[in-house]
Amino acid sequence: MKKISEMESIRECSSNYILAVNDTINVIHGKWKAAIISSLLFGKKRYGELQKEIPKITPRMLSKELRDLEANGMVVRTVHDTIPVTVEYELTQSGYAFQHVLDVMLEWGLEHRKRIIGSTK
Amino acid sequence: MKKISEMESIRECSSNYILAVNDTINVIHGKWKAAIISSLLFGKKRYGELQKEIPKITPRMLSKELRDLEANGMVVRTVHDTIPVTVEYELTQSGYAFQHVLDVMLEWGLEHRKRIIGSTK
DNA sequence: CGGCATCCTTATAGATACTG
DNA sequence: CAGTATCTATAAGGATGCCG
Repeated sequence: MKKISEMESIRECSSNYILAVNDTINVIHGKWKAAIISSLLFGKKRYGELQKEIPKITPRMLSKELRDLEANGMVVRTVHDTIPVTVEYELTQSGYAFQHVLDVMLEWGLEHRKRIIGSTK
Repeated sequence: MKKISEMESIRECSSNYILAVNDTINVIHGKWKAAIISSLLFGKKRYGELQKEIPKITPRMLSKELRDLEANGMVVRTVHDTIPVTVEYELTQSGYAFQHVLDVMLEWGLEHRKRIIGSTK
């Protein structure tokens, strides 16, 4: 388990720890990116499919967020020159690996909610 | 392992999955919260200590973020009526449990950075 | 010591209409 | 189909000064 010792040594220098964690946070900052990534975890999708599957997202936000995710190496965009053109978005290896982060977030969120509810009743 | 099946059943209804993940994201949104939580993982701290340990945070942002974290059940604020007053901030159980989330974020961030560097050289 | 009040700038996001 | 363009509203964040 090399990763653990690597993490520990980084935590000793806590400013680097924060920088690395913020890298991850910045990749999914904003209101829509987690939803986009989650949708793409089920497989590659076209722009219009994403728009249908993500309630209330505007085309402006969808294309902006997709550009961000592409720039950060989370998704790849493929244009097929059919008529009319079709565009497919697919997660990169990092994008698929991000599922583990989302799962841990989900698990913590559920536990947290249980504790909050338990403490207020 | 009850948690896994619980997670799977939630992922089947993907909008709930997103809502729960966004709960977690909202708890640490912004520029400073991860740094504050990380600092408090080493033990309870006073306001002034946090300000010293978190480079460049202004008092306005520190107190705002601490209030947010307190409202979200992440930290508890304790006022000791010494003269002058001293105030201590400590993580709740959820706050300490959040270390696991941060560690997974760190691990993913390091792997992602390796892949990005590897793909550009 | 541990903040708050005020003012200001920038970032983020929504609505709507339009296009190659 | 897969987006842009434009405009507007709100939120986030910084600078500075003051207070119990």
